[in-house]
Amino acid sequence: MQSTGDVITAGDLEIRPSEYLAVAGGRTLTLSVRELALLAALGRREGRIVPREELYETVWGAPMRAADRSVDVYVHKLRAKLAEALPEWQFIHTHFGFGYRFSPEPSQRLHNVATSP
Amino acid sequence: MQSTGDVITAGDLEIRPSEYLAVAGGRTLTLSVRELALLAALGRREGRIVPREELYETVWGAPMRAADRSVDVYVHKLRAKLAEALPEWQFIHTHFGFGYRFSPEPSQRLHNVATSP
DNA sequence: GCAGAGCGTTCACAGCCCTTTCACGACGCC
DNA sequence: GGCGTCGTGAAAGGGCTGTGAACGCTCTGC
Repeated sequence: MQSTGDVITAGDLEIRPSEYLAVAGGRTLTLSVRELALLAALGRREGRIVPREELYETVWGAPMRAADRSVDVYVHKLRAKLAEALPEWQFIHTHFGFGYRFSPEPSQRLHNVATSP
Repeated sequence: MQSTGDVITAGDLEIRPSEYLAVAGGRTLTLSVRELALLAALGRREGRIVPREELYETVWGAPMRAADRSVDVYVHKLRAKLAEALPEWQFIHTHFGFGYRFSPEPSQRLHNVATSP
């Protein structure tokens, strides 16, 4: 039996927390515990702007200490893995001073240039 | 007639538990009882991340004791034999902290330039 | 009965991954 | 321009996994 308790779908991305995996464009993503939990927490709040504190408490299960950058670091890791699997899409958006918002949107492909000095 | 109760196929690999053998790229693999049972257990769950506990209970028929490394050891043996028969493919993937996932994927060592930082 | 081979299990050590933290630069808003 | 916020790479520490080898057991052939 494959009781897919809950499946979060967003564009070509499919998150299955109960099976410890996420699939992007047919490929299984290799995510760690924290990465998957954070992705699921964001996915369940699609379209909403979520404060860091809320994300931290959901994923880490404890109140966030001031100046803790863990959420930022893991958002960065998720963005890297998602971009590698689905370069045409952008899933996690920053809202300055508030938090992050999960929502699949086409990438703004202005240049195909790797602007890495 | 096909007395092959069930045959599990994955890429160039064919597992026939009812005949106690597996064929990879036309060559018959020499597997022991445990190795074949574990390979079949993984093959039947292709694409899923399977916890060690589930694999152990399926193959050994008893609950896994803490710190038991048997599954890891047999995964290692299977990987060695599969790699010898089909070096271009990777079948068993590790998911850190969770377990293993069976899925035929090409050994990644091709172009795909990941330009150095 | 005895020796040898194969198999399953356990152990120890090496190596890798994940998590956390820090530092510095880039960016946004006033 | 100035300040606070965010992006990003690196490094340290701990935990998990990879791997080779040793030990017992069973089976087989002599």
